[in-house]
Amino acid sequence: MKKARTTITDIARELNISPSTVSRALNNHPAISKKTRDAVIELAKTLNYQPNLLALNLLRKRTNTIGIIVPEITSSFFSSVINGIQDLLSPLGVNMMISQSNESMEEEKSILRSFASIRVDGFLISPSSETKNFDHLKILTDNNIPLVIFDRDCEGLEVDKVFVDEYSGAFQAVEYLVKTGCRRIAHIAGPLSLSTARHRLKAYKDALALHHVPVKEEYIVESSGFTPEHGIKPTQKLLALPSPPDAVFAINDGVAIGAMYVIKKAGLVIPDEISVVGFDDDPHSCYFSPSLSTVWQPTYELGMLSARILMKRINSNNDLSDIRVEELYPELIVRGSSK
Amino acid sequence: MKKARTTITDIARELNISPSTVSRALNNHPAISKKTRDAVIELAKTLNYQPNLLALNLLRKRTNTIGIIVPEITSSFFSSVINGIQDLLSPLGVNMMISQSNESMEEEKSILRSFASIRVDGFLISPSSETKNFDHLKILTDNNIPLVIFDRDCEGLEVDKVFVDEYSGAFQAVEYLVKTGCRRIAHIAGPLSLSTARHRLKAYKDALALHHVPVKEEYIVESSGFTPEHGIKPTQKLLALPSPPDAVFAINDGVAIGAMYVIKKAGLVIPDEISVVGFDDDPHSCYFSPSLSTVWQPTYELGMLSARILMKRINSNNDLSDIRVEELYPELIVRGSSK
DNA sequence: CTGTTAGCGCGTTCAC
DNA sequence: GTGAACGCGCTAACAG
Repeated sequence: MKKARTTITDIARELNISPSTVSRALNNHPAISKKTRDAVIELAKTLNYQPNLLALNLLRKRTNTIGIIVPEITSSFFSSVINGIQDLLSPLGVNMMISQSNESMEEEKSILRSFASIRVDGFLISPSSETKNFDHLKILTDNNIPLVIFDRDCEGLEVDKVFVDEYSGAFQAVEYLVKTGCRRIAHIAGPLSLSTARHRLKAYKDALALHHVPVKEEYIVESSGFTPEHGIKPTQKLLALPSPPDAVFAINDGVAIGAMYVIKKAGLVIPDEISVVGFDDDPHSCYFSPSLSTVWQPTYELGMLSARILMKRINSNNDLSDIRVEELYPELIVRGSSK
Repeated sequence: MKKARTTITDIARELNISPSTVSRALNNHPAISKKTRDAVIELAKTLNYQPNLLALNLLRKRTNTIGIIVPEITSSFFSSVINGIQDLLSPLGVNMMISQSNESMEEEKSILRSFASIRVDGFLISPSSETKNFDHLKILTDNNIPLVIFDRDCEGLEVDKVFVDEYSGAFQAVEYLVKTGCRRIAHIAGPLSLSTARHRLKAYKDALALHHVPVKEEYIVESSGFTPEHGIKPTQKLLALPSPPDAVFAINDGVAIGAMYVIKKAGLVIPDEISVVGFDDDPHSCYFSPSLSTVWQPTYELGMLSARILMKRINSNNDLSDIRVEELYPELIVRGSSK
């Protein structure tokens, strides 16, 4: 049989005092006698009293919990962002509910509904790659529920947003490849439904154009995901070209690792015959041989900043007069997989 | 200004009916006229009514939320376990609160307290490496709050537990190294405060003993963590030995990757001069050169099973008559880093 | 210093 | 078919 958790009423009954007195004693209310306070606190400890936040939250209309929805938790990118979020929230006593949409808009909506019912104080969302319609997010703002979008954009939705300047990162990478003498630079793009993938593709084209390197469509292939497996086929396709590339700029490190694998299998030498550059600076990347050149993103800061903005929004009663769009800066890291 | 979320009272007032009627209409109570039901449902939709689960949970004494505490979320091991957990809970409509202890017992306790106050229905915990005293976990069982321990043991604590048979996995790995001709087999152990690390170390010694290979203390070094960085120094120490090892069995893939890095830098050829075997089957492992031999663990199943047991416990009113200790089986995967 | 009352939002009696 | 009253656990306002 389940014995009920102890409540202030329990300890009030035991001590023959009123629940409010117990409440006051427990909350260090000034007007309370030392004796009763001590008695209450001691009994609370022996009975292992834990305040029921459900009741308190119902009263306060605030849960001190924020909801986080990410496409996936497994990637080093998002788990590092979550680290940043937790390190900001923890000292503030704010809890996180985390859920993954698995890149599905339906799951995203369902998680959203569930979190909203739980009355989280606000949302931190990086939309799924399927999410092209933002009605469900719009509902949040319509109901005055604070929301911060991070990493992936929802174009047209007017809320706080925190991004990494993908364009700059990709531009740095491609420009660097050009400057090291590469002329047949290929790009393995990510799913183009993602704003991040589109920005990187655009930067790729712009950087080539700026340096008068012709953009060839056959050098642009799209991967359907972010793991090494997703890099295999696109790379095979590139190597099979009549004039194969002398450099590959991949959407992320995962795909780049798959690309390196195929390239080495084909007997080509990296970086002598072909350079490879990734994106994200996955913690493993520097241990590959050759070590992977990449674009580092301030993931931890991204999490921290997003959480900080959300908390500010929550504490300011969600005054929407000053929507913030912040941009963080990535940095090219040159390692062994490029000249 | 924050406009309050709509409640059943709001829509009752609007329709000139009582809140109970609204409640019934929303919950498909049979005894309700179709007209009022339709009216209620429509107004609820336009007003974007979301039931307040705080109130409901307070009433039901159940939150449909479970608390998960892991040492870190960044590792492929734990994030894959979390995947398994979510895939079991999601279809059941159960939410997860996730938090990381960062291998600190103090953080673990504080998270625990916070989750308990939120009244999660149960806990899924993999204790921090610092956690040697289990009083805080004991309190949960004393208060009849369901708890399942997974991956890392809390010896002496009588609750449901789900493990991987580490001993078997490590034994397979070491025995295989012996059989492929290695005689100077080193082990980079993990923090020995961890049951998992101790089991693997014991299996290492037992496997050597069984095959009459002498166990030498200088071949056993302890790493303080699980990333490639943590593998660097221990490996340097091993290579500096008068008679360096011809095989390294590392506590996990992260450390093994660091070891491979040092070994290759030293000009040694893997696996001809020295074999390397890891543990965990990190998704990146097969893309290294040489690809890393490792011990695969059923992480996803570990998560699923732990969650399933917890849910059963919760739904059975936490009847503690039949504590379960389950063990899942790991599997050696031979790749290029060993003969 | 302490007790009483009320209400947060909801579902569930028990009436009518 | 529907409404009124009650209580989940807690704090704040109002009395004493």
